[in-house]
Amino acid sequence: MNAVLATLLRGAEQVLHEEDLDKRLQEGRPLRVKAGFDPTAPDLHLGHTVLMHKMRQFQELGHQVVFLIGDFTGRIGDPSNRKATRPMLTAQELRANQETYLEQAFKILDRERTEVRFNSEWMDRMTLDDLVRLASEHTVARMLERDDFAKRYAAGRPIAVHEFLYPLIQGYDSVMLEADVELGGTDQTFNLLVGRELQKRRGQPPQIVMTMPLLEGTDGVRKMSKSYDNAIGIHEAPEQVFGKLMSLSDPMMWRYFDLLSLRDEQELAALRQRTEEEGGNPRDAKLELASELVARFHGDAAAVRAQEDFTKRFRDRQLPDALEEVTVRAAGVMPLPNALLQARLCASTSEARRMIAAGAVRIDQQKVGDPKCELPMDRPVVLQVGRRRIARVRVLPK
RNA sequence: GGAGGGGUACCCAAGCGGUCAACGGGGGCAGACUGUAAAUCUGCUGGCUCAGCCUUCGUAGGUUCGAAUCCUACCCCCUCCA
Repeated sequence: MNAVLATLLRGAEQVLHEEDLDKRLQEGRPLRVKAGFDPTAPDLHLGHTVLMHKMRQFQELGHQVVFLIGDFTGRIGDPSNRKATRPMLTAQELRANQETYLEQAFKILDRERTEVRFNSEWMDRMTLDDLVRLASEHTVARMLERDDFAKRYAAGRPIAVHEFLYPLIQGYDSVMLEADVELGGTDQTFNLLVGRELQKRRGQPPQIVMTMPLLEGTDGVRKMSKSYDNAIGIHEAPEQVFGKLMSLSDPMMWRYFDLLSLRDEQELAALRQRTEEEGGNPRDAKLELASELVARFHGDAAAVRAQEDFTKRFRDRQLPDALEEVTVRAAGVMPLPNALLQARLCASTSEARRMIAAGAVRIDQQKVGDPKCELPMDRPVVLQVGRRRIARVRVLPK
């Protein structure tokens, strides 16, 4: 297999059909690579970016990416993987989401080589006649083959008729965009295949379907999701993102490399070999992963700073350069638990006391074991709770 | 409409008059070990002016020296039958 194809296939769950992709790559023209996004989740995390990273790889290789905003389909709501009918979003909600969505997407995608389209462009002009014709091109039985529909139907749960339209419209988008390739999550397989059907019917070469897996979160088990509290948000502070990536387990690190790194296949294979077969420290590979991603979301300078901060703080166990400075107020004396609460290093004085008892609290790097300890009033001190929570605290009279 | 089961801390789940701020597990936090790894081990996991006090077991009342536990009413969820 050639190196270009290997890089493009990396991490993909399924490609229909690989030979076809190879053949089209040989044609030497820029392929039109489509991926649709329903602007329903404006706060993106790394899991959402898996598709975008794959798109970026196509761009790096000179292909044309079509970023389709499903402003029309978003109003319907994708029934994929749903146990029940989704609520429809309002046009205003969708528009607001679009803005933030694109802004975040362009941290990964090359703006110059991205064609942003909206499916309302053609869907809003569609007549009922067109729609009926489109609907006639697919059968109910085929629709019901789909796993989530089948389950809902068998369980006697409602499937609204408009939900059948969703795959058809998504497929129609591919026709309108003359897509060579469509990317989607594994749950999109059915919808992507409908695109192939419709293209064939209208005399276009059917698109290559490439599905990408769901990225596991920082716990390494469940899919990344805000509600599982295992997500790495692309808006999070550079040090946060860096730290979370460093705490991934070694096997997960490779998974992240596969799905999120823009390095080509050879480079990645070499890195892996250095680490796994030539005694390299996995930590160093992980540092590269963290740097690459932080640089992507926050710029090179931030990545360098985050790495320095990390190394200093956790490898060398030193205080970071930039400490958040907090002022607390006290009448008379300042008991340590209250200071920790006011500085927001602990959620309550009770928690603070527990932390002190557990030996997690330090004043100016000196461990403190007495909950009755008081803070000096005459000078700022550095308070730490565990390794992560640090602040420089100044006490002022009330 | 009929019959039954249930609502307990972040989640699951025990408890069914005092020894209950509430067993156990998960998750989380901290300590040890480290590469902030992961895994493992240990501790903690309502609040406060902390050897004491205050608030919490669906909601509101009641019985009792004492209630998550008993009684009454109400709200909500689930299962079966029609």
